[in-house]
Amino acid sequence: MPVAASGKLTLSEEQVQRIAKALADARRYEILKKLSARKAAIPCSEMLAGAGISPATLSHHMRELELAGLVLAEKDGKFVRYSLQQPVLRAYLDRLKADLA
Amino acid sequence: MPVAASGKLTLSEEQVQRIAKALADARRYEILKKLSARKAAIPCSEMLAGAGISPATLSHHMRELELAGLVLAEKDGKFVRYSLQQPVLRAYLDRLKADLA
DNA sequence: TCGATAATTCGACAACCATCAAAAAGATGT
DNA sequence: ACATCTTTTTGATGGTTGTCGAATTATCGA
Repeated sequence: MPVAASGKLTLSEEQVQRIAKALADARRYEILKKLSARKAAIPCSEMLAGAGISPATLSHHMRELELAGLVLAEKDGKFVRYSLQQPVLRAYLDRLKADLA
Repeated sequence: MPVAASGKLTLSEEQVQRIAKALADARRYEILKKLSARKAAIPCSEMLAGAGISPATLSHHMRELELAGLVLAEKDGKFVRYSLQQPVLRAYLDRLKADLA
């Protein structure tokens, strides 16, 4: 239940942990960087190219990122396009700052 | 090679990953929150009280946090007191923001 | 020096996780 | 219907890691 456009969204304790774990893997971090660097949503097939991992592994990582709420999956015909959920990321940064800084 | 008092410190890729992993464990996150909430350095013995883990496990976690650079260990007689390294944490937050936001 | 307290190290174990190949599922075009 | 392309699922495997008990090191007070 994210609030409309105004308020920050609040992350559950569980989601904070999911996000932290999602960020703790180098491959997922690279995936997120790629998604962040580009405005448009990227299909799996493109992220697979040059990533050096199997489709199965990529699918696994995308699932983790989606469970963490960090990416949004949109089906488009054959493809599944992923986009970064910046509000969730920002909420996580705010949470870290509030809890630890 | 952290810069003196002015500039932000730059984290190596390896340290970023260490920090992310350190934050990805619920117990370590709680430890950091406790250290953040208090100004003074806290000895292991105090963190052990009510934490529900063995001394060995706590020692392991503190080692991980220290390797990540998130805490500083100071020996004081019998005790080892830990304090949060806020600059490192801030550098991590800045890094996340720069890479992903 | 002895006993008690604080913390680390060691060895072992269970749970978790990243990874892949192979098979399956879903979608498109012919 | 068929062949092709994209993604997911399944099953298995090797590596990592959180956890503890027991032993060890270090420090203090009596």
